[in-house]
This record gives sequence, structure tokens and C-alpha cells, in this order.
Amino acid sequence: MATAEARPDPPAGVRRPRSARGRARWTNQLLAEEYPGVVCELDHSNAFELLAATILSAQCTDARVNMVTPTLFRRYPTPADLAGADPEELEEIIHSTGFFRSKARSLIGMANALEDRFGGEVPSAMKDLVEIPGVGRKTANVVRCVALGLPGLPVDTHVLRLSRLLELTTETDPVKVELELNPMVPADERGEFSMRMILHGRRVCFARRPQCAECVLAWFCPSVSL
DNA sequence: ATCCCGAGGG
DNA sequence: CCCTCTGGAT
Repeated sequence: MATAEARPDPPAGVRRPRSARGRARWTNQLLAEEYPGVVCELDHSNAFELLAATILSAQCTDARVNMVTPTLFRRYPTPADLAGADPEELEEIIHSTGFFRSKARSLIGMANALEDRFGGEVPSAMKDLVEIPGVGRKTANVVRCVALGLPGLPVDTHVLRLSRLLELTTETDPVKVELELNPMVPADERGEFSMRMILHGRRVCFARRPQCAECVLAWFCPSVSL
């Protein structure tokens, strides 16, 4: 009763989508118009560097990560170099990104895994990526779609929240959300879809007070409040 | 205060 | 499922 039909009208001649797939299609199309040319903002020149940068990006801005990675990559250019890093020296380099002890442990563990189990290369299979210390599903998908050119739909806190608000899914587990979204987004658009959802989550659809009046998705968003 | 593209452990 | 890990920007 309190939230009944406070929804804007659809564009002229357009039917409000009634299925999750239909809402996903409109979401993908409208966010592509809203945020064209979206790119990964973590500076890197290969998959190993992107993997390290993504591990550092947890609870930290990309800009901050980009301030430490030049020093990091100069000091440890290869997985072999990073595998033999002195933890304290590494912690000092990455200190300003936060969580520096656990991130240092993850980075060294990651480099050792690459050396010991993957011939010094970043593996491409999801199954292998998530075995690497410090690499979860989200990080694995970032590396897959950005550095390896493989299908990947990173589901972070924003993608999860927006997907549920838009009722593209009813799942609460990020892995289930990813698997449910996959067939709704063309394989070669999943990475950009994810990055645009994240941008929209940061700029418009805030967790606390979503700016529905500014949102291009409001005309079909089941959770809109105006 | 709240946010920043999480992951591991109990 | 909760907790912890952590610094910087606004």
C-alpha cells in the first residue's frame, strides 16, 4: 500500500518489461547508452598485473591502487619475483590500499600458486583461478573478461544490489546471481555490463538513498520510489 | 559517518 | 551466516 505504483511511465510506444530477461535487456541497453566506452580503471599491462591490482582493489578506490602498482610492478615484475617477496617490504609498498597484511599474504600466495601450479602463468579456467589464494569469484571474473578476453560477469556488492532491486534475480548468493544473469547478457557484453552496473550503483543507485529521479531505468524498475 | 569493483575463516 | 582485515577520501 505504501509503495503502490509510484513508477514513471515507459517511453512512448514501449511496453514495460514483465520478465527478468526483459528487464535485463533494457538494463544492458540503457546503461550502455548512459556509460559508453566503459573500461577497467585498474592500470595493468598483463594478466599477472591485473590479478595483483584486483586483489589490491578490495575496499579501496582504483585511483589508490594505481598509486602503488607502479612501485609494486617495478619491484616484482614477474610471479617469480613476487613469490619470493619479503612480506614486510611488500606490506610497506601496498600499505595505503588498506588490509595490507592480508593483501600481502594473498599476493605472495597468489604468486607462489602461479609458480608451483600454473607454470608461472595466470590460468584462464574459473576452476583454476578461484583456487589461487586471495582470488574469489569476483576477482577471477575481472581477470577473465578484462585481461583474458573470456566471458566473465563480476558480481560485486553493486551488481548484487542492483540486480535484486531491478528483479533480474531473487538470489542473494553472488555466485547464483552470476549464473542467473549469464544467460540474460550476451557473453561478450558481460564484463561491460558489470562495470556499468557498478558505475550506476556508485553514481545513481546508492545503497542508502537511490536517486530514482535521475535514473534511466526508473520507468521499469520494480523498486523505484519517487 | 560512509564509501571504496572482497576474500577467508570461524 | 557472521566476523575480521585496514587506510584514505569525502
